Amino acid sequence: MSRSGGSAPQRDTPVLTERGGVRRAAILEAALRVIGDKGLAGLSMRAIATEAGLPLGALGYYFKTKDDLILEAFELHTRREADRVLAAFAGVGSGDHADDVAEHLTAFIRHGLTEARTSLVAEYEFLIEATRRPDLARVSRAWRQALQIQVGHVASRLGSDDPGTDAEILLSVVAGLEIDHLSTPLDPSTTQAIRAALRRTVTRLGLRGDAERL
Amino acid sequence: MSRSGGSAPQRDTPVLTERGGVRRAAILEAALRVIGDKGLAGLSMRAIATEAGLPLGALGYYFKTKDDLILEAFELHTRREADRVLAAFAGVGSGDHADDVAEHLTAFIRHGLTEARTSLVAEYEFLIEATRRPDLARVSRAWRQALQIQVGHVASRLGSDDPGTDAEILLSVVAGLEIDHLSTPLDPSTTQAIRAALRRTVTRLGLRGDAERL
DNA sequence: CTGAAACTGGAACGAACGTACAACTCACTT
DNA sequence: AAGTGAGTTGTACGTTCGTTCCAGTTTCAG
Repeated sequence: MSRSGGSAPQRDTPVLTERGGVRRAAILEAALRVIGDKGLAGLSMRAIATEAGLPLGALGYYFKTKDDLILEAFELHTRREADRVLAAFAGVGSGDHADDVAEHLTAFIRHGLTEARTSLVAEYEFLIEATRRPDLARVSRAWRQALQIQVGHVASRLGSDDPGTDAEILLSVVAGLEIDHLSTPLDPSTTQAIRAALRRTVTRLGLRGDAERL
Repeated sequence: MSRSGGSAPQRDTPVLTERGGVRRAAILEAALRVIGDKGLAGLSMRAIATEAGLPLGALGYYFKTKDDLILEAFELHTRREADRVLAAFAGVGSGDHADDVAEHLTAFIRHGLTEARTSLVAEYEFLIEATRRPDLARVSRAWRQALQIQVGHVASRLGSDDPGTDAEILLSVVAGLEIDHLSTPLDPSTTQAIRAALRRTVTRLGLRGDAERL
């Protein structure tokens, strides 16, 4: 009734065509890349547009505000990352020894600190920003809760007598190792230190698939 | 020879009077506060000036650029925090049980998530930014190394047979717990979960002062 | 074919940004 | 009394920012 020209599809059903959906997705991907290597402080609508190879005006069409865009980018990231974590732990079988479990975790962190570094940096950018933005905090909480449940199941499968606490410990150790080694180039000795910490943690927690069940 | 007016004391000895030093320090404190509750993305010279109750021009006098100011603020923070960590662990005696050690760590995290929340958020802002800025990365690395050495000494005092690895684990767990609970208000059940994770970690690592020495 | 709706993209807006600057005050030496 | 230089501050510069706008094109159901 009111809107005349080609305004943005703000509320209700956006009704995107296929081409529209592709562009929208490209914008979110570009945003994640920019956040990963320039940070949220360096994130501008123009930088996103350039990264995506789109005119500035396109961003206003698909996203009402920059904050909306950031929220959706975070949601996209958590969806993707949840799948990745699930896949990583799917490889942890009940026949594994503690060292095998530690090796899986080491590989996971190694990947995050090298090939997926941009994505990992973006993740922590989001987590910090969630401190100030309730909408991001909701996403962050939901994600963290889902992670803990999943890891809890794995811990249980590995014979933990307190899966919830073990999940909390494992997630914290992994997050801490990531953070602490983000500003350092990942040399072999660092990888060894990470491996040692994970081995010791997993071993001392008694997480191995061949443990007798209760 | 060249400078005429009251330009900034950029290179060589700045020659600050007492009043000048006070103002400089006030600016750094204000910057830390702003970073803590608006983030580096929300940090502007004007915001710092307002927070410090000073005119905008004062900032240009004491700091050549915004990046210089950020670097100095980070250095100030690490100096302060190193002292705080040292003080926290000074309370861990060799007669303590594992639960006492865990309680010290719980109190440390609790303080960071409540009273010192602003400072903690600022800390992680710096750590993420250090990913992109070599000067911040140097400070971050030096700080992290000093922490690990200190915590290693404590672990050794508590009977660890691998103090380096135990220090890495402890620092990571603490960092991870902080990060994971930053976007959540700290309710009693959360505190309990943190305590449980720390108890289990410390106990399983066998960190207690009454252990026999080698 | 025709109209409506999705989509495009360049231009332009006011606001906020980092930084530079110059005139000023004040404490202190000579 | 004159001078020197640290300290002070309001102002203004050029740039970049998020957002809006609108004339235009494409797509597709009726």
